[in-house]
Amino acid sequence: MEYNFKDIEKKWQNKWATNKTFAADNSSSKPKYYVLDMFPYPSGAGLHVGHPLGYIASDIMARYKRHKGFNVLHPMGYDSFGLPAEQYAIQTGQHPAVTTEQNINRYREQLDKIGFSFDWDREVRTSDPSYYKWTQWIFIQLFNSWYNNKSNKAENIDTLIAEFEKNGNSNINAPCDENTKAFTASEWKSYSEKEKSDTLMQYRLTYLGEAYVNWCPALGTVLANDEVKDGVSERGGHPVERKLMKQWSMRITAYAQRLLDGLDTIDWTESLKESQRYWIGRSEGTSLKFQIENSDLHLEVFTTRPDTIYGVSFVTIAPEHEYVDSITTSEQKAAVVDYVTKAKNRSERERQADVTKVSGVFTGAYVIHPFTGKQIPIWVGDYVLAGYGTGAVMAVPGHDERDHRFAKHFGLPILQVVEGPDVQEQSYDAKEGKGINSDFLNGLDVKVAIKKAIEEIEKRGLGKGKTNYRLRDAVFGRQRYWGEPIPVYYKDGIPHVMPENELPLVLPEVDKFLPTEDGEPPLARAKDWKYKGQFDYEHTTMPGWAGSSWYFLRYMDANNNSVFADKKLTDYWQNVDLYIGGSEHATGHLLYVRFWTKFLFDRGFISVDEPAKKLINQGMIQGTSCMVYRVNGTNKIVSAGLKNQYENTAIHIDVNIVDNNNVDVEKLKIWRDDFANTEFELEGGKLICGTAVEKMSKRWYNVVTPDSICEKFGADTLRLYEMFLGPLEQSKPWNTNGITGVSGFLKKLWRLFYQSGSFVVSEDAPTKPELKTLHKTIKKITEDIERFSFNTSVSNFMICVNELGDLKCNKRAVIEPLLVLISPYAPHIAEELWEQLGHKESIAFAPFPEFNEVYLVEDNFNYPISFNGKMRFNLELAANLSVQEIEKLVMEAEQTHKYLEGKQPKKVIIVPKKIVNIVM
RNA sequence: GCCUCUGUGGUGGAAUUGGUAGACACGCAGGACUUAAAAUCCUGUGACCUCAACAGUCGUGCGGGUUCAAGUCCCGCCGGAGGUACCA
Repeated sequence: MEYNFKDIEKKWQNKWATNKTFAADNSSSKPKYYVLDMFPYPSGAGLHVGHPLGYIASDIMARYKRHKGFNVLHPMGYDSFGLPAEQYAIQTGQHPAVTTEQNINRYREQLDKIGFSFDWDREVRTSDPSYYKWTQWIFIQLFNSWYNNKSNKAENIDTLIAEFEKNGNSNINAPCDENTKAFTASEWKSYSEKEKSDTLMQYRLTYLGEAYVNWCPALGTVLANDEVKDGVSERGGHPVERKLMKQWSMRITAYAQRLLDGLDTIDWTESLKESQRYWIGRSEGTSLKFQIENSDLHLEVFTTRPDTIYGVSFVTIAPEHEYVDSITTSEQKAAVVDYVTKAKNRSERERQADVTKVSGVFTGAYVIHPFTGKQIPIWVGDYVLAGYGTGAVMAVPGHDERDHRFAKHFGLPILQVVEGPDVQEQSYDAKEGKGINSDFLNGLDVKVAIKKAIEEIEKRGLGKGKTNYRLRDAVFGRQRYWGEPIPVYYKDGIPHVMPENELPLVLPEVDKFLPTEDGEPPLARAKDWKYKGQFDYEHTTMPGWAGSSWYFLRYMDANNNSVFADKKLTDYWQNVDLYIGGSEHATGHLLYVRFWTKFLFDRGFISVDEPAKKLINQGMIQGTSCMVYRVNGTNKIVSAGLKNQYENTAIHIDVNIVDNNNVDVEKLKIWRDDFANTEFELEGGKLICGTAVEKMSKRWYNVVTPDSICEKFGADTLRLYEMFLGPLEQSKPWNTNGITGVSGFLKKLWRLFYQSGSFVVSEDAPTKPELKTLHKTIKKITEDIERFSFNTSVSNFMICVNELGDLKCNKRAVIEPLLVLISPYAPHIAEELWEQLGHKESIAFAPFPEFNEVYLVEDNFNYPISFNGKMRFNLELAANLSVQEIEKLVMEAEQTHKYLEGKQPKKVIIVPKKIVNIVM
């Protein structure tokens, strides 16, 4: 029987499924290991070769850890709520549940073919009512919680109500809306139900609040900050506006500091941590009040550079600032109204596109400088953002680039208050130098001056030292159909969450997936909503990231109907040991899942406060697009080598009809009708195409599916080849140039002891060279896996099999450990050969082989020990020596080494005692 | 602009703490088997000098530095990828 991957792979995939080989044990004496992949959104396009990259890596780890004696949890599921299915439903009328189901089946089929060791009994689907029941349940817990800054954790809202009844809100130190009013216990008691609800709403961790949101008219929904890129929606690229709306939001800002601190406790890539740090955007500074001239009002600003207070020559407020109307003088009224209208109509995209273009208008009003008493003009400018800090800045053109641009443009004075280069032409922003022209701050270094300034500001009651975060609360409502219904109803205009025992609130049927005529979301069309006719109900649904913010917990107890996951099981499985997924989720999913985990931890539902100990971002696999060249104005296509002779247009063609840049012309004619009558100009009888590296996408016809590779070379080859392509974390274009090497390797492995028609295995004891090859390989593979260097392990397998082939080694004592080593990478062939060697049990749980310590084998050394800063041993020579003799040689080597005359060696390596016992 | 990563043969990429650079694979060239092809196997393959071998010289983006020794560490440039931005 020659190596027939098709039969073998089918056989073992069936066996694994029937025997539930990879079902994780919920109570085991073995140590646990949890390997998780980011679950996919089941799109209509199916998997391409880029998707399995991370899954293969995690599967190798899962299988490796099983060999190492761990109880491994390695689940998979689907993030099955989302926009594309709904857009498709709008176009075709097909229910999203139906297309989602179809897509999931297709994904499952593709995943099964690759031979992953998932525990499918634990599959989750975020769109399944038995799953989103608990997503809704967590929403309710968040609603019923507030963040206590004194205990520094989330607590039940009852503790807040108790405090209100006792002391009002005077002692409460919680993140809440800026304009929360102070009240006493008796005032609280006198509040109406509505007033109480409104007040509590300002503290709840999920709340209904008015906020500027990213409104996308084309999608008819709001989007979170991380769903907007460059002023357009991430999905679909539609323009986004800012709009003030009443929305359900998550008070993630309460966790800003803990999300920041937690980063130091987890093993994630530095770049990803940096992204999150930047997104959270902590900045320390001070608030500062300016008295408005001839008015009772104070204008409050936030600054990180209070040391430059004497350099303030104007103050700028955002066009949306609440004071704009009230402070503008009648002479300036027309100009200001005109400017503010224009600024508001400017889309976010325009506003972000040309940041260097300066615009603004003088309000006619002034503030009084708190230290000099001078008159300072107030301007309106759209470079000041309404949503950050106080929406007003003190402008120091000498030491802030943006203020400088503004001052230059409008001819406002530029003052220098920090020693350094002249600031008339260019601002000096560095936080270095000594204060000048600054009264009590003169001569002080910037860092000292900042502290001194804050002290003085606080002493005079002008403001307070303050930490600001860039992070905003996350808008949680979406005006869409295909998402988790928010379990809220309204009684007399007061929002109530549903009782927990009535969950899930099932997504109701609608007649159309479009908004209603009066602009209400699709859920307003619900025919059979739970409380229809009894109460008003919430029409928005949860965003895409809701279901994925806690799914790692559900896998621990996926079929539990009475709780989101049994506490005993979450205590056992703790959190994810290894999480693999794309870096595009850095500021979305990976921030939200940390937030929910910390919340559930605070409320005592779980006992860990980070979802994943270690996280690896697999690189993207780009596509290699192919194109042919049509001569302009004709129906003629020319080969790539001839295209420069003509004016031509490149046309993308399907990569699957191209082999090694040779286009199959017959297939091309069939592929697109309009090529049927095309004239082709070939070179050397071939039509050569051009190539380009682009994102793998239907649009460029460069999608390669794992199925086609499995069909042609087998799943084991696909797995090995994807690893062989390069380091896991690096992005790289897909090409099949080297795949024959990997495929050839598996054939060689097969032939190692399948010779001339039968399996022949020798029971003889291995020779020294055979053992040397084996142990070297065990050592290298172990180290490769431990440091996630899967590409080099493939090379090391090849070296090993080549060497054993040269030695004509077919000895059981060598082949068995080798099969265990290879089994995580190429499980099907390993299982088959394992069975051929007479084993009845799956190889999956065979112990991983241990290696004898091999300390640098150097074949071409003719001295037992050499010293070149490090020790090098010729083991064959050294093995015959006693420890004493070796130590003597080491001393000699150190003393006689030519580089060490008169110097101490930098490093002394202790000779391992084990060395004399080495076999080889 | 800022942050993170990265730069090694014709190509993908090895080189774990500084210690024989280019493992392994692809490609290419030559050979064996074959009527032929496929498959398989063998040999060679960084550059320069040389008929060739031996030997030698140069070589990890560029310029410096530390070190007995630098792809690896330090300083300064240049290029590429990704992320991010009027955040005061």
